[in-house]
Amino acid sequence: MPVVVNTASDKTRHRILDAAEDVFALKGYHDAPVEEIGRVTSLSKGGIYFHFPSKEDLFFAVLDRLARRLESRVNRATAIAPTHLAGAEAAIEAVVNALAGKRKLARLLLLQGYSMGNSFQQTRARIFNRFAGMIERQLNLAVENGELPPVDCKVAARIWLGAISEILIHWLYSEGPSPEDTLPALLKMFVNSLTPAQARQSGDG
Amino acid sequence: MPVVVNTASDKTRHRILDAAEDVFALKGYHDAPVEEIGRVTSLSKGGIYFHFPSKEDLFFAVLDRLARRLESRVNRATAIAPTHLAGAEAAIEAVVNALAGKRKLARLLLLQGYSMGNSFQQTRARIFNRFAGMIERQLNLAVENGELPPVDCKVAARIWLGAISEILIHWLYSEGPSPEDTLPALLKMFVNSLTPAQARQSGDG
DNA sequence: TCGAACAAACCGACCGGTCGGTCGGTTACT
DNA sequence: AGTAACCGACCGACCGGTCGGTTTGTTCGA
Repeated sequence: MPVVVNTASDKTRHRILDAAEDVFALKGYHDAPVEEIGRVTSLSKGGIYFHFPSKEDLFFAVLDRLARRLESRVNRATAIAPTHLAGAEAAIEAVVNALAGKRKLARLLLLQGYSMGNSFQQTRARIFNRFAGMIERQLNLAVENGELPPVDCKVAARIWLGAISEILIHWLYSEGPSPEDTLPALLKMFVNSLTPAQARQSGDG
Repeated sequence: MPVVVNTASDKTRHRILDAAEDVFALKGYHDAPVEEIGRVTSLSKGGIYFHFPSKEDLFFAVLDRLARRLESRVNRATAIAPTHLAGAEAAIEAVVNALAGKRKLARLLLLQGYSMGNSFQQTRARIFNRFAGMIERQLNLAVENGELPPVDCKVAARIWLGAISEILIHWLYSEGPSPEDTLPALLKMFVNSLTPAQARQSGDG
């Protein structure tokens, strides 16, 4: 008794999600008519609306699927890391690597939702909070484990999530080198930012 | 012979820019009808279009004005900094302080443009590049001056711009404390990220 | 001082096009 | 025969931009 309820319908659902991913990534939410997703799936607008109650729902479904995939990829990466600090690094690396090769997905996740207007922003917040939480958790464990001095893990996680995001967005605009190339420098700064500088002593009072 | 060409018309232009700033910040580009800007200015749609050729042009004019103001504020902050590294810190601090008290402007600069669609993205890139360049310049000077070891200033600037941006965006969503409160932690990590960690020796080969 | 003449500023009804969503009807499967 | 899946013409609302016309301000000659 698998979770799958209806094979035929589910298959179409996935076809729609795949097509919507492409179209939304290319055009953005607002500039992507539902009919175009229909064209790609060889389905009519009515056919799409048979499977999804609204365009917004469809978009959120696409985003959720993408975020879930990314999340499990990050979880796999952190799980095999030797230390918690390495886990945090692995989390960052996993996100960058997952999106570095795929402009389409990066555009979708980082940019194209905004055109939906203000109603998108809680979804954006939810997704980003989840990823920030994943980094934060690793950092907290690292601190507890004595791998790191006490640091504000919440702020640190947010900062480095922002760093990743901006590196990726900048890469999307400029036709520069892959963000994977900047990964070493990024990770070095990441670790440095969490450990006291050479010139300062270790007291933090 | 001042630069001002026409006092009456210029005054209206500024009134429109002010109103557009409010409306765009609140609703986002796409969800802000030109008529509403007219309502705020007590002008008709035609009146708006007498001063600006298109909605897009109006929006860009608003953004440019805001970015220019912010930029000069950053320049003033860096100019009085005792060292170049302090200048970089001052630049970051200036951006955060300028936007921390003004949700409206932060929303406008960091979020509401995206709803315009893909044509916004070069403008976003231009503005962000300018700010990244300002940080990068300070860092380069600091390195040349021996205040910092050799670091990839381009990447560092981009990272910390992203960090600021994400901190601000997160604050916009969550009703949390002012980003000015996280500024000390942020700046500490900023400086640390640029200086070698305690445990590592200074060789970078 | 007046008012004719001209232009700048402004008005708002209207056009044209888009697009999300609906629904009565049709097809395919069981 | 019945139902799930699908079709596509159509509706209604929205909105950027236009344009003929009106108001307001300025200039200048009588």
